[in-house]
Amino acid sequence: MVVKTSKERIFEEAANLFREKGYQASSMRDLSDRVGLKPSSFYNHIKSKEEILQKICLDNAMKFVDGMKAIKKDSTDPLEQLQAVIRLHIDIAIKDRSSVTVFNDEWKHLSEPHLANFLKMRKRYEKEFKNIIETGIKKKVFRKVNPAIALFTILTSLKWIHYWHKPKRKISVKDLEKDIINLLVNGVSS
Amino acid sequence: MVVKTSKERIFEEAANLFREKGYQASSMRDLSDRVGLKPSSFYNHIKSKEEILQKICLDNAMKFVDGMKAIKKDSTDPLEQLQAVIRLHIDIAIKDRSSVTVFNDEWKHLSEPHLANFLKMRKRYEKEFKNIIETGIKKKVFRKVNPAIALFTILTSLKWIHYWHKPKRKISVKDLEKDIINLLVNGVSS
DNA sequence: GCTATACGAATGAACGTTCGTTTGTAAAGA
DNA sequence: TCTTTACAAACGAACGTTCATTCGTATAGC
Repeated sequence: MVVKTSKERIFEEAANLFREKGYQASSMRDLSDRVGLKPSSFYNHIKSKEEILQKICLDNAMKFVDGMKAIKKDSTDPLEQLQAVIRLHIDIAIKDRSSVTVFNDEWKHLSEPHLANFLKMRKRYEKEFKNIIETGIKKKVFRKVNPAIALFTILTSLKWIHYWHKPKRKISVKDLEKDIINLLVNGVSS
Repeated sequence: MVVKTSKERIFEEAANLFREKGYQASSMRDLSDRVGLKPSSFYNHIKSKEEILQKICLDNAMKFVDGMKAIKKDSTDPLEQLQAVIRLHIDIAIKDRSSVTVFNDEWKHLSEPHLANFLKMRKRYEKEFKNIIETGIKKKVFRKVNPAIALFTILTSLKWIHYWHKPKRKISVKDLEKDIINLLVNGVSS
């Protein structure tokens, strides 16, 4: 697929635009300038502005859900699973930084029932993540930490990568993953 | 000051509204419903909608800058300083969750020159934070981690508290701080 | 004690602008 | 020929803000 369709370019440029200005502050006329189509032409390809947001949010939710499913299938060791989840977040953030930003920050502008669906998926994902931590504690692979606190601290700690990472940075993705895993698993203390 | 002035109520309700819906999606008419004033009446007390955002962002930036200054004055031990910074973030997040959310998420809607000022303050704060980590590594209090990665991981990991913490939660602020510090300093691994 | 003056606070109406979207039409592609 | 795509024009709705005016109250002059 060397040539992108208009529809593909609408979604791609919308993700970039939403990341830079936020969903509400991005107008269809702004988007028009980037795609090279007049605003009225969008509606030959999409149903509404919010459809763009819905697709971006749902696509990314699926990436995380599918990733989690694969991780639970690949391994039963909590430490391995935790490391794999951290890698999952970093990989997604680097592969498509615009989409993941929109997914992180703009989901609140979804209307019902899409908002409720999104939150349900997120809650389910968090529960599976927490389960990894709880199992690790039970198996004494992890220390006795509060699972909810560990869940949110780790989950949230991975939200800066899309904003920080640029191809020109010297560090490779593999090294970045290694450093962050090391930090979250072992802490900063020597 | 048992009775709040109209101006105080505007800023307070605006912070709540901006937190729930975001700055751009919050209209002066929305705010009007909460404050109990007609939109036109606002302009006897404030200059513009953005002035509200500016004050919230600047006030919170000051809280962090002042907090950091006090920490560097109180102690020279990197571990103590790191712990104090983590407590600072948690305390601010719990004391005024609406303002800190707006500070975290809505600063991008500031216009120039306020945006540039805000980013300059944030960068300076990050530099002072990073300095704590670097000093800790030099003094062998911390392991040899990448300072930039540690900075952003720790800084970002503290951004979920305002959203999660509610007074009805069983856990006290002191215990919450202890748990998070323990997690970030020592990691999850046993 | 009464009136006149001043002024902050609140308001309804309206402003110009921007928003997402629809419509009608014409060209291009199958 | 029939469908897809692009566009200019226009739509009603919502936006932040302004304006002239009114209201309520506190002070000053007599």
